[in-house]
Amino acid sequence: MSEATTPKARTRARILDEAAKAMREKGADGIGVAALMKRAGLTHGGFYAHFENRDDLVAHAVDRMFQDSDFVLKRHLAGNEAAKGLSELIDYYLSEETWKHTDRGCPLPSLGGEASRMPAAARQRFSDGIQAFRAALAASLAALGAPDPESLAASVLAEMVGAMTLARTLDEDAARVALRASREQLKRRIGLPTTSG
Amino acid sequence: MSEATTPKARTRARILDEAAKAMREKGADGIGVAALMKRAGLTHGGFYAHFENRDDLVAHAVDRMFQDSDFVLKRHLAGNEAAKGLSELIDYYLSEETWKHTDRGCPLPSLGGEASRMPAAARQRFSDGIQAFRAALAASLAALGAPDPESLAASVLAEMVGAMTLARTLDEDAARVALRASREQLKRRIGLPTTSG
DNA sequence: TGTACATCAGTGAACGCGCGTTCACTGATGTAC
DNA sequence: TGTACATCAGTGAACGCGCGTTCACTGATGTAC
Repeated sequence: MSEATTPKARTRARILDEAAKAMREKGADGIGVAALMKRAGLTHGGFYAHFENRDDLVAHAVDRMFQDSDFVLKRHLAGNEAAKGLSELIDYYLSEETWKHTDRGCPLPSLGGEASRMPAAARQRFSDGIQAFRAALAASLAALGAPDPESLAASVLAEMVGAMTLARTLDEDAARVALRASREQLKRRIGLPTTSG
Repeated sequence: MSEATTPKARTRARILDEAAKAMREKGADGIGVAALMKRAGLTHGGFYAHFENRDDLVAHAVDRMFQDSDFVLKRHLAGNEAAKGLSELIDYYLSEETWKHTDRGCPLPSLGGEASRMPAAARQRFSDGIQAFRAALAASLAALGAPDPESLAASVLAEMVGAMTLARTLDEDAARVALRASREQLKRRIGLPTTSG
């Protein structure tokens, strides 16, 4: 929840919160204007006092999702030693908790495949979000002294996103195995201790 | 194109071919019954002579996609020495050619995120497709003498799918960089020679 | 302090549209005799 | 071999429905005097 000043801005933030949750959970087309406004405690006509049209909403909802994601990213990476930060991020991003809560955090596992088909504004925000995520990983990997941190960061990000994407289409047992495999392989190739437990 | 015996089966195969192409390109909801039948050279009413309903079509179209994917997989892995097969598969799966042709081959980069929200039948087929892909990779990795081939296979598959998913939402230059990074990192960690060119 | 008025976030009925699905039909094909 | 008939893949009009969007309106709030 952002601390908005005016009542209108607070309403807009509420709509975006609900849109971000619903779209991560059900896809970008998974919730209509009427249902979204109902969730925010409003009627559908008021929607156009806050957004130009539905595409405009989607673009801003994607922003909202990456803000959530960035918050989590920084919570782990910043203020931690690089090795500890990366290890915690991997454990959290690929946890069973994250597997279950499809409506939270990083939009890439649920919406990454759709992103390339979205209107230009939304797509651009995905592109920016990916590059920022990759850059944050690269900085931590460089601090760790990893060789070729830029390339490694791209590879690590791809595996993180891919692993959660695949895990979410598997049943719970298979997902648990897949997530553990990627957590361990990621730590191993980054040179972090693998607490196999 | 499958070699169907009856004219009806040939028509059905044509509808599935078009559905598989369109859905990989535009998402599972990206083409309607009417537009699909038009692509197949028919009118929409005839659709229900071939499929129970739209969900039934989606499930069978997913099958079709994994058949295409499996064909490519086997083309590279079977009848090749393990190292050569894996190297070729990685180069092909993460090529700029594959990046461009969103309507072909493996459905995971374009539809992986949606899969978990699909009706049970389609979702199950994705789950089976993932496990088969992973098993094929594990067999090759085992033949290569890699330690813990099952876990490594899950990790490699995750990176392959994730890298193409992300690359498809980036612009062409950024995509080229990301794809090359994953091709190199994948070969390096599998222990294949990286022809850096 | 009290009244008159402007502002504008939010309401709810209505719209045009494209969707999945149904169904009476057509007309080519294969079999029966 | 030629005629009568059944089959059934495919046609195209029609349906109910939910979607995004519009718009005349309401009613609470803040300012002017």
